[in-house]
Amino acid sequence: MFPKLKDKIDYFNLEEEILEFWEREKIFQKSIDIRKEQKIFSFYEGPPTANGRPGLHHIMSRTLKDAFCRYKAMQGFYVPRKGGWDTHGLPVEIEVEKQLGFKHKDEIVNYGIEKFNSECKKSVWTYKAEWEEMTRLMGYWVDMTNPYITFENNYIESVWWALEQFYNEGLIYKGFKIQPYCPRCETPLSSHEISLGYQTVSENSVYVKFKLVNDENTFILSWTTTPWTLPGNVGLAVGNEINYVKVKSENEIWIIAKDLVSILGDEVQIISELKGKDLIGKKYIPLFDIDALKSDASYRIYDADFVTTTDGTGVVHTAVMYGEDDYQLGKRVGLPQHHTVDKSGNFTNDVKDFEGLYVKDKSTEKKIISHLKSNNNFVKLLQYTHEYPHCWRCSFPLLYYARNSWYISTTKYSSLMISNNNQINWVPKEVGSGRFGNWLEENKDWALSRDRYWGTPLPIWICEHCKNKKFVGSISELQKGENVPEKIDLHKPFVDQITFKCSCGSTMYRTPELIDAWFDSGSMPFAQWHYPFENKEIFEKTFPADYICEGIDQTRGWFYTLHAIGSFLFKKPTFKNVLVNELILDKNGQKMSKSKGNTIDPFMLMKKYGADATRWYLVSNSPVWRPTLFDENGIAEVQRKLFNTLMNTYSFFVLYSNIDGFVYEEKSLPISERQEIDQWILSSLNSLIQTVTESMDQYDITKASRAINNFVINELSNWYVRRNRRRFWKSEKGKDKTAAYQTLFECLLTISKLTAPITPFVSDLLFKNLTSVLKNNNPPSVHLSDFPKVDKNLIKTDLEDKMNLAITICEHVRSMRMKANIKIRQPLQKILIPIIDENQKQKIEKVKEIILDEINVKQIEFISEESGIVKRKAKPNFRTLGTKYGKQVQVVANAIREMSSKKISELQRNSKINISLNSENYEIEINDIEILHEEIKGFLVESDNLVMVALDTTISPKLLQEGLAREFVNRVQNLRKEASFNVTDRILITFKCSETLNNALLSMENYIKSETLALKIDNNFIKNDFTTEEEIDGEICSISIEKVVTLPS
RNA sequence: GGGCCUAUAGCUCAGUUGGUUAGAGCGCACGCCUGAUAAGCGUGAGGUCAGUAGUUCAACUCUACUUAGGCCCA
Repeated sequence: MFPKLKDKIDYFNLEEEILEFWEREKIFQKSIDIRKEQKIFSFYEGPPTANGRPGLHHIMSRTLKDAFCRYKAMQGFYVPRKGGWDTHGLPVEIEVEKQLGFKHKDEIVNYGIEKFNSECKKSVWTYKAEWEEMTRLMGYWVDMTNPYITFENNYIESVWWALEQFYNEGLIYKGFKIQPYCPRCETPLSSHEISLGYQTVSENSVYVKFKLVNDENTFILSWTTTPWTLPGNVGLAVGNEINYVKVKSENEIWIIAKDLVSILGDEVQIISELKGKDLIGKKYIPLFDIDALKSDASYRIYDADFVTTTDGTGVVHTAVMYGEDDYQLGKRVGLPQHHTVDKSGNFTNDVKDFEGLYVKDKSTEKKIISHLKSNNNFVKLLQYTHEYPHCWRCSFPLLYYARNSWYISTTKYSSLMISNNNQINWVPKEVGSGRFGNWLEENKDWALSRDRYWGTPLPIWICEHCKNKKFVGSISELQKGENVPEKIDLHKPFVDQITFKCSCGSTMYRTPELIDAWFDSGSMPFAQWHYPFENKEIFEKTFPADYICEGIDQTRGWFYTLHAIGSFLFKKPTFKNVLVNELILDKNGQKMSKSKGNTIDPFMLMKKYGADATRWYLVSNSPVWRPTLFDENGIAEVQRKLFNTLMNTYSFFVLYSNIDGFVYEEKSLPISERQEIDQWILSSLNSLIQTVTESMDQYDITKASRAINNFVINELSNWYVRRNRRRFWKSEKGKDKTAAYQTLFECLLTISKLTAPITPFVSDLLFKNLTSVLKNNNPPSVHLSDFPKVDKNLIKTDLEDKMNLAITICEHVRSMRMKANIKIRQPLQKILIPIIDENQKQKIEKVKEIILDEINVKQIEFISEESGIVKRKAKPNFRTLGTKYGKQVQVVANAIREMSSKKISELQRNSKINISLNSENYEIEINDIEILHEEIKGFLVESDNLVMVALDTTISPKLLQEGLAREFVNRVQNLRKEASFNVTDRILITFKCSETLNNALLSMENYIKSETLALKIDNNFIKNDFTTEEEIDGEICSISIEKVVTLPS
């Protein structure tokens, strides 16, 4: 017996049971072990940080990771899946600082770095339990028992090894560069970190006027969006060839770019024009009196090619230490390089009256403006909205700030990265060529160092005396130092206690910086195996990855660091296929964020609908590389339509196979010996296998899932099962019934396997239930079975054509019944179909029974052109005519449209015909036209490109009686259902009604009896518990039924 | 300012190498079917396929530009 399903399935509980089964039977482990000897499919897990809560977008990328790993495993690959945790970096430190109530970095030092770092180490696991719970509930198979952890010594040692390779090639250098810098975290940010934190902000921009020294009462106008850089101003830049004007404003003369004069309003009056080069070298009076910035070069006008007239005034204010362009200009002309802002973002004591003020404070800004006003340097304020980089964790606005930093010179090998990138299969491909490709084209050196505490230390020791450097690339090398503690921990402050003797006799100390945590995660291909210190063979076997998958935000994060590190160390792409998934937006297309309060709790979804429905929805709703507009109703719909339909199809199968004792113990019947409709559904099933396999191979899971959805709902349930119900419950046991059972069983079992990668729970339930009665050795779980392979011999397009024709004909008839207001229960005598050719007739003959039964009509009458009641028409086939006749196509097409019925027949007979038009001769072949029927005289018709159907709507007294009988049967069946009788129970029927109906029912007695499993029907109505009063054809009819208790024979 | 993506029914999405009636689901109205179905089917309302120009015998489809939105970067 096949297990029955509950009437109402609680998917969350069901999934819980399956999870317990998987865990008890170690199915995940087995799914890997049984394929251990097979070819490897290498997958890299991008490590999440467990000090943030998992969200819906994690379900998305993890579903995709899981689905393709399961798919490849079922195809026979060995797919190990090692989990990992990203544990270093600022987010962790910030979280701990918050807990400890720290506002400033100094407090960490006072607290003690050792204590602080041990807090960090704990904090890393804050949401570990939630992550593990989510991973488990959603059915993501990844090995969490033995994950790689980026803070472990082994991991760090591998990272050091990697850094040493860069160092030995001379690719690590210390530079002085303008960097986006977070004054709160007191650290520069790498370019991929900046890309995580752009925000649109509206700020005050300031128009400032600088008084020229040698020109009477003349000012030059400049503009800045960062008023805090004004005290640091040491120069102005103009474009040599840009046109400027002098304008009169009250008593003063102002200089501004000609194109931008409109910002001053209509009041101003242009006095004269000049070129930028006329201004070069002029001196102006400083805005602030700052001794350290004074020099011969300071406070002059220079030319620069970065000056534009798109906004501002065409005059760029230059503060050497706070902008890339500024710095380059300053270096070129020898402006003083001196900070007016300290590392915490406060003004230094160089700026009198401003010392210690945080530069981005509104009050500081006000003070700057009032300083400008009182010195007559102020012109006006303008609200300016732009994208400005913010610290991706603490949200502080970044400052562009000149700093010392360690770099990796990635630009030295960017062409290698570009050529490696061309070997990667990006899905979708435009991310690889566009977003990622451009990034590589414009590659900048990687700012590697961080001035923080919790992270991988940069293992460079520098001599305090001769500045000689020593790179430590391993623990064993480290142990050669002095003050080496017994138990080594490769973190601050322990590594900082270790020193080395320099050849000059002095002591070498470690440079204090840490490295970017992105370097950690980008090192996972080898560091997860402690390569090259251990596991050489495992690493080599798993590198490069066949498949990785993350959100698009990782393009310049993990995707880049994997690629940059892998390309350099191993000269190969780090991954072969990468599936990029887009954001999940809310219903209204808004980004989900905590501040907007429109985030969705993934646990809530899984509890409400189950993980399977959520997974299916996410992958099928829209292509995963396009932003998904998330709508919870969509998940409910998946459950209601796809899952319920599939489960009901299974329940239907079980209901009857258990009655008949079908357990698939007999031999599988040859497909060719089964009914046409069985062959059709198996053909369709194999087409489905092909589509799913091809789509999955292209990482197009959306296409795959939609194809399955269509098959299950439309083809399997709505057509195959609906059309074949009678074969299951009406017919005697025998070959045909067995064919029906086998066919449906095969479909269901295949579906369980096709859906296994996407919906691992429901598919396993289906698989286990279906295989539970089989005698042969089936694996205990669908995930240990093999993915279906297409049998192309079973795909028969002519069969699919035939079925389409049948479906189309039925649609036409239903439509006509609707128009004529005749219910389907009312049998009708015939439909008429004018045939185009013998082939079409043959096709319809094959599916005739299906059609007649579906639309409740007794016969099909084929009519030929000779009958004289059909009018035919030819329709041009542009696909063939267009290529043949080009420009003449319209002329020929018109001629075809005007062809007479006789001409069409001639063409059919000879398969070609000549038409002459405008003294040109055209040959028309049979393929150049489609034959359509225009009307059938005296009948209601429906038609389309495939076929035309006419319906005979005459209802004879006999047909009417049959119709009434069917109505009656319907009422009895409803009553049976209400009474909860078993489908096999025999019954007795009594009724009372008008004479016409009475006569009809008695004349149809045998039919009614066989349809309702009644042993007896009579009109001596007896009221009982199962009585109903029904209206049939406008008359009242009382019906009672009664179960016949089977006596032991 | 640059790069990439998107624009098809009220909503969410399909639409093959260009081919002459642009589809589905949801929602709405009416009807039907049901001996598996909390489902399904039919009919109806709802489309200048964002706009303009071009290539072509033929453009939702190809090209260019424009507009709007999204993401990323300056």
